[in-house]
This record gives sequence, C-alpha cells and structure tokens, in this order.
Amino acid sequence: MKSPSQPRDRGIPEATVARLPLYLRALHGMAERGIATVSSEDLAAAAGVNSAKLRKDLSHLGSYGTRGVGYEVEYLVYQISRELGLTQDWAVAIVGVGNLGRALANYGGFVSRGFRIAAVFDADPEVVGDDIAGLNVEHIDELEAVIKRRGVSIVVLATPAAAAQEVCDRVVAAGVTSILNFAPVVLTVPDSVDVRKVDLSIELQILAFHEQRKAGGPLMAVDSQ
Amino acid sequence: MKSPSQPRDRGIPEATVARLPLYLRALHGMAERGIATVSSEDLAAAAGVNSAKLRKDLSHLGSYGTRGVGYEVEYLVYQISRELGLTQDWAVAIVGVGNLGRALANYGGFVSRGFRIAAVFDADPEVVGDDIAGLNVEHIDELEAVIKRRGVSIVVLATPAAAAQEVCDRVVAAGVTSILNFAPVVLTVPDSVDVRKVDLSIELQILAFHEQRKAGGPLMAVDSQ
DNA sequence: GTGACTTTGTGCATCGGTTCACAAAAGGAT
DNA sequence: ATCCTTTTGTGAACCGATGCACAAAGTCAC
Repeated sequence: MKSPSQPRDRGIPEATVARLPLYLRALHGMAERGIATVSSEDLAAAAGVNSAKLRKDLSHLGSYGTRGVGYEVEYLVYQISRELGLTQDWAVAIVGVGNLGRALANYGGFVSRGFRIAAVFDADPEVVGDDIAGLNVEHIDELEAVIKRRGVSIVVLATPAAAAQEVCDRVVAAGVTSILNFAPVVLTVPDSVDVRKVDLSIELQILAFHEQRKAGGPLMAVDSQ
Repeated sequence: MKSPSQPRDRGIPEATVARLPLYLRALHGMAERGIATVSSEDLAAAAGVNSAKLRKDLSHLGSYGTRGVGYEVEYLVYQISRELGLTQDWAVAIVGVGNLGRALANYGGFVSRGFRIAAVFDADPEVVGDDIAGLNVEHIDELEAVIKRRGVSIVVLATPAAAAQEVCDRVVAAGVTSILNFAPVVLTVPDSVDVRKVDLSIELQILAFHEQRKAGGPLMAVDSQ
C-alpha cells in the first residue's frame, strides 16, 4: 500500500503537527550557527522532547535521515516547512486593535515564518485610519470586501469577547476557514472551519493549580469536613 | 481506600485541569445571567466539550451534582475556583515591556481571575520608570529584591528570546516555581519548576498546515519527482 | 571488501484520555 | 408508597500517543 518512492503519508497525527514548528525553530537556530547535520538526539534536546518521539514524528513525513549520520539541517528545514505549508505566502488579517491586536500586528514571529499581515480592522472610528505596524487600520464594515480582495485565508480575532462570534460569522461567510481566536469565548463554526484558541488567563490558572499543589493543597493539612 | 466523606482525589489528570478554567468561564457567564442550576449537557455545550467528558472531569473533584437535577451554578463555581487555587490572591510579575508585555499588563482577564500584577520589569533604561497599567516599570536589576519583597510566585516572561533563559535562571534562583513563557525558546529549569509556554507563531503554523490540506496538499496534484 | 561503529526507523508494550452506555440516585406525580 | 422521568457518576471498551529497545541501514577506517 505504501510505495518506497512516495514515503509521505497523508494523515499526520495532530500531536506531531503541533511539534513540527518546535523542530523547525530549533533547526533554524542551528542553520544560523552553521551546523550542517544533526542527530535525533541533539535535535530532540534542542526542541525539548524525547529523541524517540522526534524520530517517530519525522518518520511520518518520510525517511529524511541517514542512518549512522543524522539529518541534514537545511534539507530538513525545507521538508518541514513544506509540510507545514510555510513555503507559500499566507495573508493574515487581524481584527481588533486593542493592546493585544497591536502586539500581534507588531510581533516579528509571524512575518519571519511566511505569514504576512495583510489587513487590520477595528470597529472604533477613533482608531480607524491609524497606522499599526505599517498598515492602515480599516473599518470593520470593509471586512468582507478586503478579505476577498487581498486573498486573506487566516483571520486572527483579538476583539472583545462580546464581538467575537459576530465577527467570526462574518469572516466565515466571507470564505475564511482558519481562525486564531484570542477572545475568551467558545466560537461556533461549521465543521469545515478550523479554530485554534489561545486564552492567556487559562495558562495562568493552570499554573496556579500546580503552584497551589506544591504549596500544600487547598485543605491538605486541615482534615475537617 | 476512598472514603465517601472525602471524595476529592489528589491527582487530577492534566487534561482535566486544562479544562476546568473553561468550565469556570462558562459558569461565570451563567451566574451573571441568573441561572441557578445547570445540567452537564448544557454546561458542556457552553464550554464546547462532550457531556460525558465534563461529568468525568467534575467527578475528579467530587460529587457536586444532584442526579435528576444537575449542578448548582454558584456552588460549582466555588468548588472549581478552590480547586484551581483562585480563591487566593496570586502576585504576578511581568518581565519585558515590549508590545506583548504591555498588552499582558493591561489584559483584564488576569485581574478578574484573582491574579494581581505586582511588578513589571524591563532592561531598557528608556522605559524604566514608565507607567504601565498603573504600575511603575522597574529595572531588571531589582528583579530578585522586588520578587521577594512582594511575594511574587508566578512570573510571565515577555522578553526577547535571547534574554529569556537568563531571566528565567534568575527568577528561579529567587524562588519562583511557576513561569509562563512567551519567548520562542525552550527554557531549561529544575524539575520542581513549572513552565508553560505560549508561542503565538506555532498556532498560526498549525492553522497553515490544515489550511494547506484543505486547499489540496503540497504536491497533491503534481506527481512529478 | 570487511568489520566495527553509529544512528535511524519502527514493532510492540504501555499509558493516559475519550466515549459509550448503563446502573444508581434523586425528584415528582399519583 | 410506588412508579416514572431525569440526570449523574462510572465501569469498560476504545483510541491515539509515548517510549523502549532493537534490527536495518548507513559511514568510516583499513
């Protein structure tokens, strides 16, 4: 069923996909420092994972290593980039120019990974027309038109929670199928649309949970009740 | 081994801990709208999860529901808050006052969940002394002294990648055991320290991967090579 | 070419998490 | 008091991910 000349297998595990960007980051650092080849052991250490896991992850993309030697850094960078779709240019729009939206627009990590901020929107007439990261803030009324005109395929939602679902519905209607949501709400979308969410306060709450445990639990000493 | 009067089990699965803040958010919304009791079905829908999963998650905290009725909203809010350690006040410090650090300092979601921004640091003399979200930006030299003086137990790293490990080492040496890292580097810490990382560009890369799949894969039509 | 050595790629056991499906428990009606 | 309805809490099957451990495949020295 699997021919040797077509090693790449459709259907890469989600857990693997989530780690590929990590490997890519480590590899970029190595390429910059002039390292030509790397073993799974070293790359795994740089990415903060177990080496067996790294090898299994890479094996899902194909056999890009050489036994006895390791992986060629440049080649692996290319293969992972291609698999993640980073060899093409992605037009991203940011909706909501509050503190977070501004930070995201100026975040260098996006641009350096092949993501191009193509538009920035807000509903507040006060900020429409402002210049953010070299872009003119456009009014939310222009949302659909600009998305289509500039070929935006990924939208970042940095709106207040109350506005998120409405904006989401509009961008979905405009044909967007990938959304990164920073608003603290559960978005309802068709199955064909991918939503990833980042909730900053959730991360802190998880830390607080563990911190509390270390400190001695909520009722650890007290045995009453 | 498990007595009925002591239902809470130490050792809540990580996956469950990560969802508790989600339930909490949904419950807060319901409490605001005056809803007194809620079924696992409804709460699960509001949190965007499967109802069986929700029930199993809650069962790890204890038997706080009433069969045939559901869960009392206020009571469940209290139980989850306590389990997560949100009934106490957590002093948080933010290191790095770039765009992201500023956005985090002003982010309302922290304060409303029992987290208090107790200090903000930067290395740049240009911004030291500035006022961010009502706080005076302090010089990084003061890091250890201020952390100890104000009882900071959670640190948010929003520094450039190059500075993150050094700052991390210093806050760990100062006794901090919970770190939320926004810098795109793998931090090395002792086992006793918890690090959670948020990498904004990773989320976009995962979206790009799926978007590419939808559009027809990297070499889906082309069979050459 | 042969043998020693290195490192990949993967079969297999294991583990944690998810989902199903149902018995147990509570409430309300008659 | 008994029956019927509702909804929880959980045993058990299932599924995906992890990590061990090793054979296969390559390099290098001579």
